[in-house]
Amino acid sequence: MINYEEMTEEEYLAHCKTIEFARPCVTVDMLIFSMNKEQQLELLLIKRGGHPHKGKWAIPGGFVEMDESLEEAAARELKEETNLDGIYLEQLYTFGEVERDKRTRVISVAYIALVPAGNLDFAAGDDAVDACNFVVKQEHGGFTLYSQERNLILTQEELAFDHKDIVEKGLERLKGKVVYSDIALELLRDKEKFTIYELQTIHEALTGEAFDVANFRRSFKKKFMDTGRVEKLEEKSVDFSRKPSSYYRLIK
Amino acid sequence: MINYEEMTEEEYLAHCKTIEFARPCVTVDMLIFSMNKEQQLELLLIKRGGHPHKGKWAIPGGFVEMDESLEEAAARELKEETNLDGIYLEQLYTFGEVERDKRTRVISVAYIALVPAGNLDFAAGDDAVDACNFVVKQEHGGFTLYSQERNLILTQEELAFDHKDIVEKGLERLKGKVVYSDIALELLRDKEKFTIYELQTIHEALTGEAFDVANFRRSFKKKFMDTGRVEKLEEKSVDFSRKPSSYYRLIK
DNA sequence: CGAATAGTGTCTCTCAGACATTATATG
DNA sequence: CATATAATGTCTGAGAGACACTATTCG
Repeated sequence: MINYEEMTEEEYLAHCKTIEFARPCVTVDMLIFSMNKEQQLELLLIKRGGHPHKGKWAIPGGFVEMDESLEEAAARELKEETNLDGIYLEQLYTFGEVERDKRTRVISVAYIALVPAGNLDFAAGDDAVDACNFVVKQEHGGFTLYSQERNLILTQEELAFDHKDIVEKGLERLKGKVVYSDIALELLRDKEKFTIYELQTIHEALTGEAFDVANFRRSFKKKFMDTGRVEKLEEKSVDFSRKPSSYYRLIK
Repeated sequence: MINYEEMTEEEYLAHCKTIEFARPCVTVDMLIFSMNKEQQLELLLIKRGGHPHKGKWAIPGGFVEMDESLEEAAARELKEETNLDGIYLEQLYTFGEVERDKRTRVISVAYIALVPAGNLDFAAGDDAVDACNFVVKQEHGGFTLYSQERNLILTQEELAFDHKDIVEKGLERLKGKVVYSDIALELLRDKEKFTIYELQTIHEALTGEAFDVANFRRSFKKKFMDTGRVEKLEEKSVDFSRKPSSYYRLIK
């Protein structure tokens, strides 16, 4: 019998390497959100080319390599899928039901990525059979996804694996966090030059509710202007046939 | 070359079983919180009997088995450690830095358990070399742990592995969630018979701040009485030399 | 000027914080 | 009665929601 108590640390570490346990797979699954030109929230889905759930739409993801952290794996997957770096990433939740993947035991760490509007070019991704941004429509206790260009409507039940649960949890997180954090800023086209109304539309897209313009501006000024975190620019928008709006810039 | 595209699902699943990938270990680590008799927040730690970090204090945890979900693994670990069932459990965060465990790649899903006051008897646990409840003292951007009975003070840096980060994240979660959720109720000795002030002390222990009694009672009544979720009992406390306090009962 | 969007003023109601006060038990 | 804790009352200021109003551009 092996006596662990009397081993030195070196002996113990060497011993560990000789033992093999049954281990689950660990993956990262990515909720890649962005705003489209109509100021709607969109989610990137890929169409599965292989089994299981072949032909179904799913959120992109992949295995965590042995030499990368979870955060690094998420960043790598995002890069592979969208060719983007330096994007806001946030760990969401870890999904580990035994039967969530029929092939083998797969534990998936879900991440949220918030891509600034206009930066998403997922055609750059290499391994996706087919990929498409879907507009997220939030409704009473659920959501629907649809793509205008493909004339496609997906109910939440049609997603592969337990991805319905992941999307649901992600939307819940965004909804809750938008009020007390700065995540809405991450979805702006340009943090150095945006209008208050642009930010408002992001808040509205995330919460699924409409806000009063006056009240939104008031809270914006209290939160960002009074604290010196945002400054007003000289430049104004050059829209035709209406009053131009002021641009603001996030400092730091 | 194998053509995944033309396989049936059955063929593919069979094929999968023949492949072996390098896989990380997955564990659950448990933050087991409770309130002591002095109405202080406590955290259960075990003293490591084996390498690595032999002799250091750590939060309890263990491997996720192939046939149990993460939630089930957390419940099992809690049971092994404290012999308790039916305790409030909440997934906290997943820690996956490459070098967090020197032995091999270990990805740890951290859970929070909130044990009702007076129920904790960790001597019942079997696999712990040594276990002890430590009072959690929260301070400006950190915490300290101490055990009166053992005359032991632990700084956050003295914990094994990255458990300092886990505890930190757990305290943050409790602090944030206590204001808008009902988690404080989980730490009550008895949800069917408690005083408002007992609940207040839990809020104070979790946030590390003192509250005005009048204001706390007001918000308690608004949150629980006005909504019919808590009712006042006839029975009153039997303290001597002072006005007895009313008991309340959580409904459902 | 009208049309369209940007942006402000103001009223009300709710609620949190601070703190003074009353209530009810024991000895 | 004094003492100790339970429980309530009240004043204030900050802030959210509703909504009416003004400002600035183009044609």
